Amino acid sequence: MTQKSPKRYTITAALPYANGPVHIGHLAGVYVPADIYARYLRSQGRDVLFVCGSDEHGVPITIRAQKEGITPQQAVDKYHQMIKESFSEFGVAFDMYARTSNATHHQTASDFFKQMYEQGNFTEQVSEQYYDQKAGQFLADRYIQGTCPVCSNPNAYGDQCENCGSTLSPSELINPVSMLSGEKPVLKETKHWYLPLNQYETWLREWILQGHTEWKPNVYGQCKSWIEGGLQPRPMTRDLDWGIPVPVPGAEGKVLYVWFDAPIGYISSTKDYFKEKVANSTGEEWKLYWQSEDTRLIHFIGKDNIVFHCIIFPVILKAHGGYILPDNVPANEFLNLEGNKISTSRNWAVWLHEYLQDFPGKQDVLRYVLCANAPEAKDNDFTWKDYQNRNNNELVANLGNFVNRTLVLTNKYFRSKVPPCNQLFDLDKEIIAGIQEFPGKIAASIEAFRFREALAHLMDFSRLGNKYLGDTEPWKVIKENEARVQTILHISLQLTANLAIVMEPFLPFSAAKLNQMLGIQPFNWSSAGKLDLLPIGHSLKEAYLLFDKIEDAVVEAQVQKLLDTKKANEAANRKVPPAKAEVSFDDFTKMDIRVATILAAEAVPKTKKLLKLTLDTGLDKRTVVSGIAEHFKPEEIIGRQVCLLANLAPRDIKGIQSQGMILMAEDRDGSLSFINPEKVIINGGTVS
RNA sequence: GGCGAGGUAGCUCAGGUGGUUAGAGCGCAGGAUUCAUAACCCUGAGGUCGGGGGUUCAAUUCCCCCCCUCGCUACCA
Repeated sequence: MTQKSPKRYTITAALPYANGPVHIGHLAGVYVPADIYARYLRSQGRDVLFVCGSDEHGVPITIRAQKEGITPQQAVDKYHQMIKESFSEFGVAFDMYARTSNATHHQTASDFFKQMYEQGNFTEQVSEQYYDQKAGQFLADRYIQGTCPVCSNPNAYGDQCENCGSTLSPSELINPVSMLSGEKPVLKETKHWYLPLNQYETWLREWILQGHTEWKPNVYGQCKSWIEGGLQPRPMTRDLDWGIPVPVPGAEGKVLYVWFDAPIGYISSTKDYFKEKVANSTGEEWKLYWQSEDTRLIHFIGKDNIVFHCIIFPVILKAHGGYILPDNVPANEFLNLEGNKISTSRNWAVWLHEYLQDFPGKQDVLRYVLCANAPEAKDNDFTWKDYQNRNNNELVANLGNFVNRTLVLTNKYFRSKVPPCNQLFDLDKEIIAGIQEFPGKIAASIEAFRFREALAHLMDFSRLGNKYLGDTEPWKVIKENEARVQTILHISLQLTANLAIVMEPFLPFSAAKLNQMLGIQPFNWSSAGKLDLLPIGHSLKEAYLLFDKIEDAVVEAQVQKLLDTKKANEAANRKVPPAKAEVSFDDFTKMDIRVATILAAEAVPKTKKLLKLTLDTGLDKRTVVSGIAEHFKPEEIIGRQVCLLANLAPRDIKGIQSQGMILMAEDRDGSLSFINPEKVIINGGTVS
C-alpha cells in the first residue's frame, strides 16, 4: 500500500452512459460514496479535484438515435443535460461534470492514441467482420440481429440475446440480418489496433497482486481472475461513424473504442475544469492531478467496470507513460430494487430525476438510505419500506430528534442563547470524551472507504446525545438547579455543532440547515472534536425540523408505481415476437423435418446448457447437440419423440458434431416444450 | 463448465491470524419517562454463523466436497 502522504487527490466517479437517466443503483454504487469521500477531504482542507462527465460514445447511443430518428449528438444532448442537472440538484458536488463529445476530450483522447501509436504500443490485426454492402459500412455486434442459437429468440443481437441473457458473437447468430438495411451482411476483412494486454501481465501481477493487496476483496479477486486467466490483446478501435476518429493513416471510417476514450474523459474533464472554472489558468495545472507522483488517484466505480479501471486503463496509462496510476479502486457491488435486479430496459428502477420531483427537499434522506445500505461487500436490496423505516426511525427519531430537543430546550430555558458550562460531573466528561472521539472514528472509516460504518458511527454519535439528555433530565433539574441545566445544554449544543461538521459529507443539505439554525458559518473538519464551537451567549436562530416523518401512503404510492411497471412488463412479454419476412413455398419445402426418437441423452461436459442427444431418425442414428439442459434432465427425455430439422448443415459444438436441430416451442417465461406428434409416429415420418 | 464475490438473528448488514456467554441498527416484548416529530432512554427474547465431511484439545473462523445467489468468462443449431 502506498503510505505516502499525498499533496492532492484526484477523485473520479464512473462516467454515466448518456443513453438513459441515472438511477439509485448508480448512486449507491458510485456517486454517493464518491461524493462523501470528496466532501470529507475538502472539509479536511485537502486539495481535491472531483471529476466526472457523460460517456457519450459507443454503439448503443447510435442505435437509440436511429430508433428515435435523431442524430447521436441530439440523443446524448438530452441525457447529458438531464443527468448533469439531477446530479447537481442531488448535491453531488463535482468540481467538473464534462462530456466526452466535447472538443477538449476529442483532442485529448486523439492525442493519447496518437502518441501510443507512435510509440509502437499497439499491434495491428486484420480480422473478418460482418459488413453491410447496401449501407456501405461494417456492423457493430449490436447492429446485427438474428435468431439466438440458444433459445431461438428471433431478435437476438450480435453480442447478446436479451431473451435468455446469453453472451453471443455475431458469427453465432442464425440468419444474421443487418439492422441498417435489413440485408444479410457479408464477412469482410478489416484492420484494427490492439492493446497487447498480454505484454503487461508481469507488470500487472507486480503492481496489483503484490502491490495492492489492500484493495477490496471483490476488486482484488476480479483482477486476479483476469490476470491469471491469461490476458489477450484487445482491439482499441471500432468500425463505426460515431466517436473519436482514429488519428492514424489507414483508419478512415474507424473510431476509438469507447472504453479507450471514456476513462481518458477523466483527464479531459480535469482540463475543462481549469479551462472553464479557473481564472488565469496556464492550461498546465491538470498535469499536477494526473502526472505528479504526490497525487493520489481514486476511481469510484461499480463492479461491472473493474476490469476497465484496474487492468485496461492502467495499462493504457502505463504504456503512454508519464501518468500516475490509481491508488485504489473502491468498486461497489450492485443494488437491487424490491428483490429484483435494477434494469433500465425493463424500467425497473427508481430514477433520480423522478425521485427529486416526487420528494422535493429530501435529497439527504435518499443519500442516507443509499449509504446506510450501500452494496459495499455484496449485492444489497433497496425497498421503499426500508427507506421509510430508516427515515422515520433513524433520521427523524435519532438525529433530527436530538437536534430538535437540544434547540427547543435551549430556547425554552435560555431564550436561545448558548448557556455557560459550569461544574463537570462524570456523566458530562463521558460525553465530552465522545465529542472528542467520534469525529476521528468517522474519519478513519471514510478513509478506509467504509462509508456504511462511518455513517453508523455518525448515528451513534447522535444517539450519545439522546442518551445524555435522557440520563441528565434537564427538564426536571431546571426546577431546582439552573446552573446544572446550563452545563447540560452547553455540552449538548457543542455536540450539535460537531454533528453539523461530521454530517456534512453524508447529509450536506441538512448540515447546511443545522448550521443556519445554529447561526454559524460552517466549520471544517479540523474543528471537529472541539468544545467551543458555539461561544457562550451566542444567539441561535429559530429552530425547525431537520427531517419529517414519511407516511405509509407516500411509500405505498412508490411501490404501486413499481407494481404498475411490473404489470406493463408482463403485458409486453405477452406480446409474441414480430412476424418474420415472407418465404416462398420452395424455401419451406427445402426443410426436411422428421419425427425422431431420443435414444440417449447426456450433458455435454463443461457446459451448462448443452445436451448431447442420440436420435433415431428413421434414416439413421445421429447426434444432435441441443441447448436445453437447463430445462430438461437427460434421463427424463429418453424415449421421447421429437421433431427434427434433419437437413440442417452439421456444425461442431464443443467438439461434437451436431447433425440437425430439435424443434422447440417457447413459452412467455422462457420455458421450452418439445414439439412432438399427437400419437406415436414412425421414426423418419415427415412433418410438413 | 472455469474464475471471482457472497450465503451470519424476523429484516438489512458487521465481524472473525481458530479459543470463555457470535455483534449492530431496525422490527418484536416488557419497563421507565414526557424536553422532543407517541420520538428518546433501559431491559429482554430471537442465531446448531448455507449443508456434509476432515484437520485440531478446540472451527462459525483453516482444508475438501456439495447446494444457493450475483458478476465475469466460455466455439452453447
